[in-house]
Amino acid sequence: MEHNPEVRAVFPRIYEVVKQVPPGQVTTYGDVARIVGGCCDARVVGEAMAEVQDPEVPWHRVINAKGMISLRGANAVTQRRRLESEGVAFNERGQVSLKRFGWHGPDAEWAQQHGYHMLASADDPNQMRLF
DNA sequence: CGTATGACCATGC
DNA sequence: GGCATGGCCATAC
Repeated sequence: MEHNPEVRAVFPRIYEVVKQVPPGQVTTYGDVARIVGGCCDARVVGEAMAEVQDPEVPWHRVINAKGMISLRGANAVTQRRRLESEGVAFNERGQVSLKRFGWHGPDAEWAQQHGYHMLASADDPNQMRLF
C-alpha cells in the first residue's frame, strides 16, 4: 500500500523502536505508537508491521492491547509459535499476560542516542515520547 | 463525497 | 467482563 510521505517517513522509526523489544517480551501497537509519537497511531503501527521487510524487525513481539494476536490463520500460528519459542506463555484463551511479558519502552541510553527523551506522564512516568 | 475496511484503542454500559 | 460506540489514520471504490 502507498502512504503519504508524512506517514511513510515514520515507518523507520517504528521499526527502530520495535527492534528494541527483547526476546521473551511483547509490546502493543498502541504503546509503539505512543513511543514514536508524531503522526502515528496504533493503526499505522499495524500497517507498518504488515509491510516489514527487514528480518531483524521482531514484528511477532507486537500484539494488541488485549494481549492477543491480531493476525488470523497461518500467520497467527507463526507469530504464536515464535513467541512461545522465546518463552512467552499463552493462557487457554490465547492471551499473553502483558503484566508478565510486557515491554515498557527502550532504555534511557538508547532513547537519548536516538533523539527521544523522557516525558513525565500520569499514567506511566517512564513513557518515552519523541521531541 | 460517503462508505467500508484494516495486524487498533479508550471509554461506557 | 463482554459488547457497542466513537475516535484514530489511511486506502479503495
